Amino acid sequence: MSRASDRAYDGIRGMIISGELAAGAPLGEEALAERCGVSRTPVREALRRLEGEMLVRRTESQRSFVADWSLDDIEDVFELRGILESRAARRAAERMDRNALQRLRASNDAIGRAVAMINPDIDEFLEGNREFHALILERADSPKLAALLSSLVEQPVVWRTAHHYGREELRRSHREHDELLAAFARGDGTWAEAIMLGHIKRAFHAYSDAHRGLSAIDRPDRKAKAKA
Amino acid sequence: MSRASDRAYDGIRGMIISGELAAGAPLGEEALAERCGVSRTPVREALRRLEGEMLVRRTESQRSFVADWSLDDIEDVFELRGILESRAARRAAERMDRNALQRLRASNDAIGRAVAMINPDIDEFLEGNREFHALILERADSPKLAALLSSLVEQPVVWRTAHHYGREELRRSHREHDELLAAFARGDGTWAEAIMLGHIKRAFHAYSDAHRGLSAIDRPDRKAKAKA
DNA sequence: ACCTTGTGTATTGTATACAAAATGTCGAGG
DNA sequence: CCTCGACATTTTGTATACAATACACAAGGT
Repeated sequence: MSRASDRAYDGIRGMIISGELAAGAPLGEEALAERCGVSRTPVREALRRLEGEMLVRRTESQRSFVADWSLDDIEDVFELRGILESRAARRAAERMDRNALQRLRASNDAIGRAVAMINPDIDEFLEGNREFHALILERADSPKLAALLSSLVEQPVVWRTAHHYGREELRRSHREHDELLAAFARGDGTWAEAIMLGHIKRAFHAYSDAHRGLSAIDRPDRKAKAKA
Repeated sequence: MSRASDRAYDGIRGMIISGELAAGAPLGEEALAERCGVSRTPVREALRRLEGEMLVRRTESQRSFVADWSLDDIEDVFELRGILESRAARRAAERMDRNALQRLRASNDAIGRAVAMINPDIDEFLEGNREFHALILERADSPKLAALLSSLVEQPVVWRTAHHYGREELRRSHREHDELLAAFARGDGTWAEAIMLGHIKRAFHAYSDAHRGLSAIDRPDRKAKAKA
């Protein structure tokens, strides 16, 4: 969309993802308009978009609030992402070509560099990760699947998950991408699907462990994990 | 939403589904506003909603058109519906209770009455069908899943599919719902999932057969099928 | 003949004013 | 002290005017 509408969307979205607007906080149109420096009209459009992406919840009386996610909600979304991204990986594997494979490798190499350091560059990891998954989705060549997934990824949850990753987990994610690349190189859709499912599952448990304390059976070894 | 916004939404949606606005037709805001008897503001909101539901496509320069679906697109959507509705059926089976089961039975009984006649009542069938699937989705108790599916069901395609159903196919659909009810009654999620997948697959092939001529291997027996 | 470029027209984007609706407040009655 | 209801305030919904942008078509250059 055009200037003002985008400004409102990016602005509000940023405030939500960064936590500047806490979960459950009321979103008055007038106030947001002022904070974003636009009128209410583009703010209203932005709110509808964000509602579609489930970042904003609306009451039956049409008032908007920052969506608050229970752990069950989050698990639900991760499961759906697992299903849909697995399907994307399978289709991508079946449609892979030399050029796309090369771009995927380049993307994962960038991730590798970001996580190889003593202090991994989380933002660079996130950017590489986003690009890697976007490339897969592009290769999957299913506009409807892409539309569904776009309302699921990039939640604040995803952002925060990575920040709870330790260096070991970041590197594991990088290695799982390598596995995916192997499956893609062989055009093995079933393999790619299986790896992607595990990849998403691991991401959920990393998040889940970091929030409520540990998982059901207690967690296996973990190395150093700084708190911040 | 409120009066005018709903009127615009319902109006435009109806025009698209009924075919009054053909696929690919341009959707000027001014013209739609006049036809719906409201101003451009609620029309714009309706168009954004319909875009989210993939009934309307927007060019990069923000002009709106009635979405035109290739057969590949339609297959894609049916596959996604298969995946997601299967999951809904499994979750619903795992969470079924006496009351919900009873409402599902009542709903399918209504479908049974609609298709038992010599000239089946398609509209009643559609309404019952919609309710049946909605009840399952409600029982699945996954708001995110419901949100995803809401952008997939009720396409013009779905509507037209039923109108291509012959009496035999309508009754088959009714029987498949009965199978689902059996799986629900036993709380057997895997069973319910399998039946639902087949149910959606059959719906796709019914549509597909009716449009391009028949399927790959040629189609098995078909009884009387009136053209209109 | 084709591509560029400029201008007029149609369409969409934004701001603002006003209408409708909801929420909160305060007081009367129980 | 609580409940209910009228009123004041806040918030959202709609219409409209105007600004910005895209499109179509024609004129000119290559």
